Formats: sequence, C-alpha cells, structure tokens
Amino acid sequence: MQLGSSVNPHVSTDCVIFGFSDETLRLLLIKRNIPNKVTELDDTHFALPGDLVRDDEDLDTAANRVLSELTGLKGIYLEQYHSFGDPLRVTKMKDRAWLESVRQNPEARVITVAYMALIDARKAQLQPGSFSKEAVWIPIHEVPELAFDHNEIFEKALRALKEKVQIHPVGFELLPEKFTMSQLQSLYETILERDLDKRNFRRKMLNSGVLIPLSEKQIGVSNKPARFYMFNRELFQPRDQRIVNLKMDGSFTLFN
Amino acid sequence: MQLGSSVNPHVSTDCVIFGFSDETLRLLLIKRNIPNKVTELDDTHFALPGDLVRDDEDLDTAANRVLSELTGLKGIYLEQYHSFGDPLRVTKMKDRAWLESVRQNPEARVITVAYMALIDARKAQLQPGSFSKEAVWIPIHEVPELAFDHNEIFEKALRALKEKVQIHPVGFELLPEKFTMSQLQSLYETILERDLDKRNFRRKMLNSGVLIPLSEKQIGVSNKPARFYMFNRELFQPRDQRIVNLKMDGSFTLFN
DNA sequence: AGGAACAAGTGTATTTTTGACACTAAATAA
DNA sequence: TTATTTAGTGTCAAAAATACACTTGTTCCT
Repeated sequence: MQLGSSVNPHVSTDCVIFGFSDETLRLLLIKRNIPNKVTELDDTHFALPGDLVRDDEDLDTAANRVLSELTGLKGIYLEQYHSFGDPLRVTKMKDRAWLESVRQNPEARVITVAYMALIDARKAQLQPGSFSKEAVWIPIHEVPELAFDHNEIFEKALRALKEKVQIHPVGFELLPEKFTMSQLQSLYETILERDLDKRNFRRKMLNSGVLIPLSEKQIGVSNKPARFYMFNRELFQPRDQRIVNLKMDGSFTLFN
Repeated sequence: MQLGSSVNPHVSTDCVIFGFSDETLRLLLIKRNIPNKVTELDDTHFALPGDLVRDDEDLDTAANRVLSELTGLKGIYLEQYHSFGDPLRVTKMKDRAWLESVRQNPEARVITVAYMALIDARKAQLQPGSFSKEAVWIPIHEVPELAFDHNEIFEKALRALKEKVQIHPVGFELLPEKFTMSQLQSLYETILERDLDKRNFRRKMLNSGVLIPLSEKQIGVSNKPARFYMFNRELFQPRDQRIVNLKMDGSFTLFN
C-alpha cells in the first residue's frame, strides 16, 4: 500500500461531459501538461477530465468532485455508464510520461469508472484543475486522439447517450432551464443525427407531458417570437424506469 | 502495494446470474464459510459469486472466469451494468469475519464491478469454488439477506434486466436452445411481472423476425404438442443498438 | 372406444399512434 | 411597405396496439 496516500491508486473516474451550443454537441476536454524529459519542452495532449478515487469517497462523489472542480457546477446530471479495466490501457508514450510526472506508482494498473454528464455549456465556468492547463469544448465530430483509452470511453458514452435520450427524457439537461421547441428539436436532431418532422415532434413532446409551456416568449428576435418551455422534473424524479417507444428492427418510433 | 500478489486488492467483480426454471426467475448464490473465532463453529452466509480482479486481467475476463468456474459454462451472455464503490460497504459483522479469513488486507477498500449473466439454468453444472461450500438457485422473490451490499447490487440488476428485455432481445439466453412460444411468453411474464395476451405476444414475436420456427414439436405431452422455436442470433450479433418499442408514459408497447 | 382434460393455436374489429405533408402568423430589417 | 425569417398549426392515410373466444391435437381415464 502507498501508506499515507489519500487516493486509491487502482481506481479512477473519468467524466464524459456533454454540452450543447451553436447547434453542436460538444465534449469537454482538458489539455494536460507533460514535462518532456528529452526536449525539456512541455508537450500537451487531450484527455477526459478525471481523477483517482479517494479512499473515503463514493464513486458518484468522486465523479461529482471532478465535475464541480472543473465547471463550478453542482447537482448536474451525472450517470455512471461503464467501467473500463483493460490492463493494457497505457501504451502511448505520452501517457507514460504523464503518469510518471504525476503518480507515485505509475506502473499500477488502473480501472476507471466512466460517467456521462449533461450540462448547459453556458453555465459552466471552466476552471482548469491541478493537472490541466486548459479546458475546452470540442465538437464531438472533431475530437482528437485522446490519452489512454479515452477515445473508446468517449465513443461508448456517445452511443449510450444516443440510446438514452430515446428512452428517458434527459436531453433537457443540455439546455437552459427555459427553451423553445425549436431548440429542443435541434438538440434531438443533433444527438440522433437525423432530421425530425417539426409538427410530429411538437405533438409528441406536448402529448408526453414532459413539457411545461410558459407564457414567456422570446424578445428581440427578428421573426415570430417562440414560446418558452420548461422540463417537468416532477414527473420523472420518482420513477427510474421511464421508457419511450422504439422498435425491434432498430428503427425508433419516438420521433419522425 | 501487496508485492507478489497476483490479485488487485482494490477491484472485484460480482456476478448476478439469472436462471429460469419452473416458471420462476432464479438467482445463483453461493454459501460462504465463515470461520467464527468466538464459537469455533462455521457460520454461513449467502453472497453473489465474485472474486478479486487479477492484475493482468480485463474486467470482462474476470467476470467470465467467475462465471465459468462456478457453472462450467463458457460464452454465456454477460453484461457489465454498474460499479459499486461505497467505502462503507463493509459494515456487517459476518462480512468482516469473512474478509479477515480470506484477504491479506481485509481493511482495503474494494470497488466492485457488477455483471449480469443470463443462463439456461439446466445447463449449469454447479461447482462451488474455493471460497464457497455450496451454490444454490434461489427464486428472486426469496433472496435472503446477502453479504456486503449484494442485495443492492442484485436489485439493481433486476431493474436493469427488466428494462433490458424490453429493449433488446436477450430473454432467449435464459431458455434452452429450442423452446415453445408458451415458454417464451411465460419467461417474459415472469420478468415483467404482468400478464401478456397470448395472441398479441405471438404475433409480435413472429413479426419481429427474431424467432426461427422449427418443424420439431413437443412429444409426450398430454395436450396438443407445441412447436419449437429457436432464437435468430444472426440478426442481433452485428449491431449493438437493437431497440424495441416502449412508451414515454412508463407503459410499454412491446407486449399486450 | 369414447369422452374428459389440457394446453396450443388461430382471426378480426376497434382504437391509438405514427408519418407525411404546406400554409399562415408575428416579429425585425431594409 | 415590403422582404425575410422562424414559429406555429391540422388532416388524412397507414401501421400498430389492444381486446377478445373458439377449435385443434394429444394423452389420460374409464
């Protein structure tokens, strides 16, 4: 054991943090400093935000800590979706260099518990943490090569998100508290990567009862102002098994 | 570090193994021996089968190892569904006693990666492993108090299974290779805990294309012999996102 | 041999949900 | 005042879901 250490060298948590802005789904990544022993220059690579889980900490707590340290936000939608533990995760040179600069025991095998977070990107006040020099929102289709197996972790999150939004109404977490029907539709179109029919989308959403229409409307737009809606959280807090309709042949009947 | 140890003291895997027999969904549990230092008698408690993850082992590999050591089966349907890491998991006296009898470092905090397995109970040749003196199938509604947080782990698996069967065709894994429509319906009724309409169920299953009707029929039954079917695995191997229809209001349109 | 018992297997009509589709309304900008 | 832009609305046809009851084929019993 690493006596006196307050972290567990064997378990970490990584957060795939999704945000939505400018009609684009984005991933929050950190840039890590890597002291390069050869060139004496700092090299840099991208990684998912994450940290070792402390010995006295629940997994959810650890993920929430990572999330709130980075974004300044609490009470964010956060869901554990998979754990990764390939003993050969650390193969890239940069990863080795970084571990050596940061860990007491860089050879230790690490299992990582991955979480998916959905946040309103505009609410986040990015505060690069101790390990990172910068945090950036990157469109999900422009994600570069990441540290360790983080690309795999991210891609699994993306698939999980796609499936999730069709089964549980969580898309709202990516929008501001008040949003228009078009914003909501645009979000779903982005996540599902297909076009949805405006009238059918609207009917379905309204019939489902998850939306609370507000009297407030947009102001200052140079077109007919859109009504704002809120997500009806009450409906979905008590139960954890909300389901939406989908089809066995792989197609979905939720929208369109 | 526990030098020389081939196991990772910080990560374990637990398997929630479901079986189906006599119209009942069952859970496979092991009985553990606990040397009781006070009475000098062996005490016993039930637990989910599980083991520490070895340092050179992938998580899936570890779970498969636990599963095959216990049941003698390989290639079983096995899915990771959640990891549990409450640092206060070990509060029961029996758990402490057992850990002390078995672990080099009984105080170490353990994170467990939980897997759900679905097997044809009749195929399993139960071989109690090194830590257990017996393995038993217990109806899911008669599960006793279990070690550690295993009750919570089991209940989460049950909820996950319920949701899973409505989205992906995995129920077949619990049946023999050849099964009748009634067996299949009975399985779904058991898992979903509600009655399904025979004709609608039949139509839906047949239209979905997941069943291959065989010419073989039951023999020796004192009623009209039922046709056997097989699950069409080909359909579902390539994609990992098969979905079935369900509804937003919490009701399901899969059956009935 | 005949009948009882038992689970398998089958069809239809009604209701609900989906999917496709095009114009009007309200605001600002020019 | 006119052009531009996005919001917002309804209907019809097709597909899917639901509710529902009788006949069939086998063994068991007498």
